[in-house]
Amino acid sequence: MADESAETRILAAIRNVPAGCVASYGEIARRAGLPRRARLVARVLAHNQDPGLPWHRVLRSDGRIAFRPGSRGFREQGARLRREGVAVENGRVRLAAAADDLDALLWAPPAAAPGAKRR
DNA sequence: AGTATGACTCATC
DNA sequence: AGATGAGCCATAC
Repeated sequence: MADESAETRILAAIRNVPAGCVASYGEIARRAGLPRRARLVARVLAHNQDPGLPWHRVLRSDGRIAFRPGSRGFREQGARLRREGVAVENGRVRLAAAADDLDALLWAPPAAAPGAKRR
């Protein structure tokens, strides 16, 4: 089972995201050592059912929720994020607010943190 | 084996 | 900020 490690690494990367922080699918994939596997991350999340997995901290690269607006997962994720102190507005996550609250953010947009820009 | 689909990303308009 | 098109990876049919 060689591909088990891939899924395991992805899950580990997701669990590695601190509460109140967010990360994009691509970032998770990259962190898991699987560049360009953002879609794989999405598929893993969709397929995996772990109550302890902070799947709600995974967003699109735009900082927006990946689910279709109005869908169950959409509302669920928004509610969970808000519960962790992340500012969510109309399916959009304000990473600037999160960064302001938790100076040690895992990922932030260039507009909010020009110095933290990478890639 | 080729096509369609998806919790994606990027460049461009 | 929002919409479009193209690229990319894995799965399902």
